[in-house]
Amino acid sequence: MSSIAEQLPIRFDFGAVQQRLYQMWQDKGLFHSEPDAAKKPFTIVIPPPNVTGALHLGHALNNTLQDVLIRWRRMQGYNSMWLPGTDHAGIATQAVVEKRIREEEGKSRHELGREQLVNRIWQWKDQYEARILSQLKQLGCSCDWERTRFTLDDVCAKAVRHTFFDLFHKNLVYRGKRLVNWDTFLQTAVSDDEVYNEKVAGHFWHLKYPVIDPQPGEPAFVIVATTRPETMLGDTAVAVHPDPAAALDHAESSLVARLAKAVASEKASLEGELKQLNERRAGMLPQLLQLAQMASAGRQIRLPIVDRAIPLITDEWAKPELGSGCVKITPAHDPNDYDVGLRHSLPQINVLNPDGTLNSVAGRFMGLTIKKGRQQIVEHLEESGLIDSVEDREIELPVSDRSKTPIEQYLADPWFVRMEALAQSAIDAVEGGHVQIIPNRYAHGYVAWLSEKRDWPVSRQLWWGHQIPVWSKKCANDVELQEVNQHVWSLVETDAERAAVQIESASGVEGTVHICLREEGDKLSETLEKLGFVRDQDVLDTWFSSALWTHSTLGWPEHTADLKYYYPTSTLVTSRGIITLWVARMVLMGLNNLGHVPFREVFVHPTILDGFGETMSKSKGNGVDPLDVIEKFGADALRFSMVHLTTETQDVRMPVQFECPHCQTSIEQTHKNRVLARIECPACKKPFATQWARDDADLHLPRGLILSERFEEARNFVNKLWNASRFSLMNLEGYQFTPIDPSQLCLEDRWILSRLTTVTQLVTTEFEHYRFSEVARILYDFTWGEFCSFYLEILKSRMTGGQRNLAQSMLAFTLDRLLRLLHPVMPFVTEEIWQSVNVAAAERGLSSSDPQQPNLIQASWPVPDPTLHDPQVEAQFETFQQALGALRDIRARQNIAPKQPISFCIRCTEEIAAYLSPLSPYFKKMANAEATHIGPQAIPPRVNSTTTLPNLEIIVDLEGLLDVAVEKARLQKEKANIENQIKAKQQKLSNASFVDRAPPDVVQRERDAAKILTDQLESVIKALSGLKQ
RNA sequence: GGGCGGUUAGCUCAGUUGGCUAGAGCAUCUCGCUUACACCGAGAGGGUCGGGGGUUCGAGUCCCUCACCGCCCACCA
Repeated sequence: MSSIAEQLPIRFDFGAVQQRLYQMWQDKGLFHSEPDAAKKPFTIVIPPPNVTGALHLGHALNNTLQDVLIRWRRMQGYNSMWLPGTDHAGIATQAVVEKRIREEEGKSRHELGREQLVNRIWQWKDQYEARILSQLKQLGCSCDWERTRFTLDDVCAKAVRHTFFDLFHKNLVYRGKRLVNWDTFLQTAVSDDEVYNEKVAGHFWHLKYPVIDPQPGEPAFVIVATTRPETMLGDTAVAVHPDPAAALDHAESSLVARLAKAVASEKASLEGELKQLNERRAGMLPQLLQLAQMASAGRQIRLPIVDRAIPLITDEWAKPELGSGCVKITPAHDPNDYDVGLRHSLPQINVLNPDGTLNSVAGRFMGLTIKKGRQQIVEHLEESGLIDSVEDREIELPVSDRSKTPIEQYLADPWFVRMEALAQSAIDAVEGGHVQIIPNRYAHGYVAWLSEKRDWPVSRQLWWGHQIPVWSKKCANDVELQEVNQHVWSLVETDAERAAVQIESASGVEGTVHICLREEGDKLSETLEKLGFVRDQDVLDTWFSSALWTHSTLGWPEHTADLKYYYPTSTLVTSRGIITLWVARMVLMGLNNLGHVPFREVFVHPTILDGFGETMSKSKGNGVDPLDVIEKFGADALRFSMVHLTTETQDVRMPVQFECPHCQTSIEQTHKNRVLARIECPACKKPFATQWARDDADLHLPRGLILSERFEEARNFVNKLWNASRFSLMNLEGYQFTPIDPSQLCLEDRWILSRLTTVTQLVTTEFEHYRFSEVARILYDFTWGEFCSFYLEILKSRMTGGQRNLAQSMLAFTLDRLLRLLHPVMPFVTEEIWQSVNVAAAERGLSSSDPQQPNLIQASWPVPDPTLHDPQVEAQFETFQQALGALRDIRARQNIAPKQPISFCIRCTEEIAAYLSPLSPYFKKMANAEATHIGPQAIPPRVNSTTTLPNLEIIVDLEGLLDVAVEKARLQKEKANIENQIKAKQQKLSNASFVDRAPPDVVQRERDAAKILTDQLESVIKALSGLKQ
């Protein structure tokens, strides 16, 4: 036994190995890349994780795939460069830190001040960035750490400034009005996807607005319905449909259409709706027609409380089938009303302060919270007799995901990026094939989203982020505007690259001058501030800096050597959730800034769902911490699982269990327990902590790890490889490299070489097409099912005597190639084994010795050698496998103890016998069965069991061993099976149209199969009758 | 409401362009501590491929339709 092998533990000790090898790779600088004209680059930029917290299983998947590609291409000889980094994640990060400061110190961000808060967030960032990067390292990611970037660092900041300046200069960025989702608690706008709806019990108030000077016959009041009565303070019109009769007809016909194809369960409610609609038409239509007429006549309404005259207008937004048929228009607090307001040039009256209290518009209600204000306004209206009716109603309340407080619609004037041309360029890039999205179906969503070409609001009312580099000054009149404009031009004229000017003028008389400065720290800002210019307080949307990630990280706008060499990057690996938000914007920004797409291929991987089919998320608490998995199963196992589950589907389920750290009981996850910080084990009744443990009491409990069949399967595979290698090393004692003489090779050698060639070819192709699960499957099956189960088993018999040297050479060579193929997926275990193989068999190869390579990470990716591919050999070996299977089957069925030797003969052609005979020792070794004769003249022993394979009969001597009943049952089952198949075949072949129309080779195949089956049946029948004697 | 994906063994998933008896892992059952591995080895049982219709000599695979699950987008005074 070799001394190396003796030292190896029986189970792969991943904990120790991972750290040591990662350090070794890093110390030797093997992850680092420099531009090298002699090599082709292969570049990936990481989708930068948010610095809000820790990585979850989705990140583990995303980053595993990237590392697999990076390592594979590195081995292929590419200059692989994986650029790591993190994202400042504007609102998410600021919200987390603000919340902590509030909880721990009771201070709001306003008490702390902008500078202080930003400092505190930087501290947080440093801590979490370190944690995230460490997680990536534990996963084995071979990132070029020297190039680590952060979306808010100086390099990225410069790119952001230059890009914004450029867009500003080209008039692709402008300031506009827009309703934003306003979080009154955090006092910031939040994006749509940070808002969720909650169903709450509310009311639907029908308010009476008096008509000013009603004509005879006209109603004294117009009734409007609302769930938000306090917003009436900001009403600037009441709308009615211009043609209510037609609108009602239309509503009816669409209801009728739905009813026609409705299933029974829906019918009743649709019929109810239809009935209601018709009642409404009868009751309200005359009134609505009248109101529409009054609106055209320019009739006005007196808005109660604020006592303001507002117009009655016609607009199709007012649906006669809803509410009272009339709708109050509040442009400053409702997106639809905002659009109506634009169509009718209505004023926009904001009624709220940023903290959500009513502002001065509310008069005596000023300063009240929305809730209180609503209450008092309703009371007041009631007293004035202006409430027609109140209904109870379930309403959808928008809630901020960050603060869990209700969202208000709030009028702001953010900066927008004009998307028309930029979006088109990104559409063209994908439609023209310059960027390929894989799987291709995701290209549809990408194009559809961009096709809307909606301008991109980029202002965020936050402190954490890239502050917008625009200084503005309001000018009260034309003269001042001209003056300021002249002055600024005189300052800027000398250098148009330094500053750009936009004039925003609504009336042509008054307006605002905006100046954008390109460079951070430009002294011009001081001059401007002295002139009364004020810098915009907002920061840019996080996606603005993320959109530049592929080139800002490489040093753009400087013309760096990195940029020239690595841009465009090769592949982007991402999840489908951010194809529009991120991928699309990277494409258009790359095109805008560099005139070239940022990457050639985008691989979109599946989303990992929990055992209930729900997406994993922090708020649900169903996420899995990859470090738990690494601790329990090892990084290689986690990686293999991730690769194995990456199919082309869009989701994949990962049911997990907790493992009790006290008694190792596996505890199913439920909706309830998965969010708990501590769980009591149902078996041993002792408590343990989960990843959600936060307070000290919980954190001091032992941690319950995460279990999953998928991880166990992968860990077992890693261990299988480990032990196969241990076995190999044990048998490499005294190994001396000698070139392998092909004429000396046995069938099994040529078989494994052929299989190895096939597998190398397949794996390479599957990698090229991002079919990760196929890669995992092929490697798993080959390693376990062929290399271990057959080749190693056979070699056991060849390790003594004259064959030892050849067997060792073959073993060293095969293992070498296998390790290379597995390395991208399982880097630690393969590198660890490689290092040992280098000691035991430094020189190895086939006809000549391979170049020696101390580290597997640097070794070359195998290239399939077509001369080793031999389908005939593969078929011959398969015959051996089938024969062996038949022997084992009989042993198992007849319940013959493994130690009990049996003997058998095979009846077959001379040709088959010629290649099967040399394999006799392996029947002995692998089935404890002695072949007494192989060939046409085999004579069945008196008591036997026969198995008929397509081209041979295995006849086992069962003298004194045969259980007749069992054997009879087996044969009868076999007979029935074959008869069924024959029946199916005959049916097919007697079908004239099959014989006529199916391709001749298919027909011939059926005929051949039928012939073989008939022979088999005959043989089974013979065996059965023999049994009866 | 629009778009996309899924529904195959008890569970989690494969199944390339339609063509031998639909596969794997786990779980279950039987046997085995055979000197690489019990995180192992040998074997077995288990599926009318979500329902219905169609195209075809032939459908898990293509088309239509329905149902359920999930995701994205839009909208709901």
